[in-house]
Amino acid sequence: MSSPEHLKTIGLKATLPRLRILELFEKSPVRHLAAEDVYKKLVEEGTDSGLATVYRVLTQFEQAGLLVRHHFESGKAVYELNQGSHHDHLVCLQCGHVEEFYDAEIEKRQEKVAEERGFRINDHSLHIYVDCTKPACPRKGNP
Amino acid sequence: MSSPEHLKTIGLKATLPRLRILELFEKSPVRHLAAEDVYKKLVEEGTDSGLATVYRVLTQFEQAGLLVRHHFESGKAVYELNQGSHHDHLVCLQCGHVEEFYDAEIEKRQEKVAEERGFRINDHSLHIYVDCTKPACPRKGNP
DNA sequence: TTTGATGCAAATGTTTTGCATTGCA
DNA sequence: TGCAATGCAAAACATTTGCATCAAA
Repeated sequence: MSSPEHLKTIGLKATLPRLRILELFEKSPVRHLAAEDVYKKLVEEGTDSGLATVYRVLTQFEQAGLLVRHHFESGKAVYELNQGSHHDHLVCLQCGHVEEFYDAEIEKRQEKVAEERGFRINDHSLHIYVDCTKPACPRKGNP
Repeated sequence: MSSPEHLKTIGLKATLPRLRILELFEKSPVRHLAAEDVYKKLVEEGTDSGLATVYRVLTQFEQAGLLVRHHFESGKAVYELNQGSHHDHLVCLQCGHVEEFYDAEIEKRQEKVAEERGFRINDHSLHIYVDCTKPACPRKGNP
């Protein structure tokens, strides 16, 4: 929920930009949004926020664990709502469509690789980049 | 080999900056270098090249398949010599040290994940981020 | 009221590009 | 010589920061 209380529990004032941004992630059919995307949507809906605020809020939300940040090949950071369950990403190189997946075996093997080398995993990112120039692409023709 | 012939076979003139950059990757004990790193090394060794040229050459080498580009969490792109064998990366969040690994099972499962969803893999990146605040870190105390 | 949050503009860091000059082939 | 490659400076992006103003508590 994007209630003011929720923000307060993580030590942040329930300001308009913060509420709107959280709401936006909760309602958007596209789970993965870049700062620019968020900014544009705020402008569209008339919430007059600055891009700097969007960046600051996204960073705070990530630190608070509300959002998760990813870096795909595009170069820009994208955020998605943190819904607890870890997953990796499959990204369309043509249209940017993102699908999530989880494979227990892959997770297990990563643990093993790190352990064998004497490291403890802090985090990981696995991105499978695919082509969507085929009928099955879920967002064919959509830039 | 970093011979002029090698460059010509990929359709590039054997210019000084190109030869030096290729040589640099072949001789460097640190396999993963960012554009800035390459530029600094060139300046150090007296080869007076511009940063723009370094970026152009790195891009060309990547397109020619001589180098492979990666984006770790640092935000900047790093390149490494393409020695044919695919591998993934384990990156120290503290010191930036990079280790390479290959796990056939992980590769296999990725294929499976993509196939199940009707995609053909174009590429993938798997980065395991670890902490090196422990005696076993191979580059402990090295920023 | 008081402190934290915002908006704007300027700064930063990385990468790209325009254009005149240089240098392989 | 001729066209590709270079160097420099400026532009283009994504992101961060300084600071005066504003608003939630």
